[in-house]
Amino acid sequence: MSINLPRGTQDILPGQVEKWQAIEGKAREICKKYLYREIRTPIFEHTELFLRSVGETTDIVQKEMYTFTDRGNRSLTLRPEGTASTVRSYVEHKMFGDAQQPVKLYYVGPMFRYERPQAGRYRQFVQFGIEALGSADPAIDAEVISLAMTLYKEMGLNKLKLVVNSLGDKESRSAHREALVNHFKPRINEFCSDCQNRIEKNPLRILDCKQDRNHELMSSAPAIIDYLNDYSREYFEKLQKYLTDMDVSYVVDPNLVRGLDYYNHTAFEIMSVSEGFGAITTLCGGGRYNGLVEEMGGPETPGIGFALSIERFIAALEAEKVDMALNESVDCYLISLGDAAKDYTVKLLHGLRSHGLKAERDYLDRKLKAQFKAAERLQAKFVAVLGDNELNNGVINLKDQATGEQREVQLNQFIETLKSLK
RNA sequence: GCGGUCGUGGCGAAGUGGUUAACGCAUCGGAUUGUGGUUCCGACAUUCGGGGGUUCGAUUCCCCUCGGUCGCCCCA
Repeated sequence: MSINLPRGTQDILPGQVEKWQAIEGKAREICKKYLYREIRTPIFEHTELFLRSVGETTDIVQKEMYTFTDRGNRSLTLRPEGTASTVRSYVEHKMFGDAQQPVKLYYVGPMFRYERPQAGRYRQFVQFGIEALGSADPAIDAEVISLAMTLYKEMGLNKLKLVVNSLGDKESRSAHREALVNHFKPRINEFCSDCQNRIEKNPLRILDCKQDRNHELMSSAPAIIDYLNDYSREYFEKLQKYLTDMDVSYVVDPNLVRGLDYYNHTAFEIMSVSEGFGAITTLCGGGRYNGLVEEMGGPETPGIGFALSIERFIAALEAEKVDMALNESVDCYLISLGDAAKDYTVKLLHGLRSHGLKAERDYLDRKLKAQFKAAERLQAKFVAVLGDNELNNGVINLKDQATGEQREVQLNQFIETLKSLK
């Protein structure tokens, strides 16, 4: 039995990889404009890093980490997300002391989570993410959100929904949580088993439950907005004003929760509302994580960022049938007849390529007819036929594939002629 | 971790308890000597994910296993 790829992973083959390159290229281009600079961190880290930043009680830590012990008996983990590593690096290299503040970073790379694969979910997936560290101005929250929206829009996506919420600071958050528990706990046995689990882990999620949505306790449940202190409320209002000023449309969803422990204040999610998209519609998730830098041993530093998956990005592009116009056509295909001519195409082909032309020839010793078929398959604009006769006369037959017109060109003028026609 | 569904040549896809496993696409060769995209002819799975069982006999029936896919939890 042959070996196949591990569950939840995928090979990205030619034909598909161009889409990845287009998205990553656009992401880099936009980051350049917004002055975010790339950071590359290791693909694995000490397990402790994720335990402390992501949170011990989260699903990621409890059941999704790829953890292993190395030969030095260290516990290491393939990174399940990018923020922890970025913040670790920020602290380790004392970027809080950099001249340029805030520190604005981006990353692109594979992340790993041990989950059952399904549409839009993989065990190895690629995230593009940004982090802005050192500013607690809601304007930077707005910038981070708008960068993600700009990337999607510039790639051609339109059916998007931006959802924002404020989780408040640590105090408002835990006060709200307590209120939720008090609200639901006495009658939690009337709820589904998932909700009975949620009451302990993340009571906010009960509000999102599909099964219990009509329960009478739902509408009377305490809302986070009523638990925000003045600072948190004003911060959230300012963010909304800035989004409006930038013509970024959004909806406030008081039930929006982020899965990781480190989030506070701004939380947001960008979803695809394209019909026929899979069950998982979240394309991008992000939020503010004031306090995380301190947690990692740095000075008190505010931060905000997002992460988006390239896999889901491509799925959204495909759902909206965005034509990515991947041009693969070839300038010239060299066809040869006879051994001497075939030998000569080695030199000729090299010459074409040295002059910047996209060119190809046959390597399978195929018949004339098959060589023409190959040329067509490659969408060659021109086909040049070189037989031993032409070679002896110092000429070559140049055929325009679109018109079918054919002409004889002096061999020593061939490349120049082709360049002028191209 | 739980559930639905599927697993036949490079791809798509029929099929049946029994001597040669349809068909389409793609590929390769040919239809008078060196010109493609149309047409015609020919070639192309000792084999039906893997293992075990039932049977005179299984690709087709049963069990296990692996994998794809979709959904739940949760998330990007």
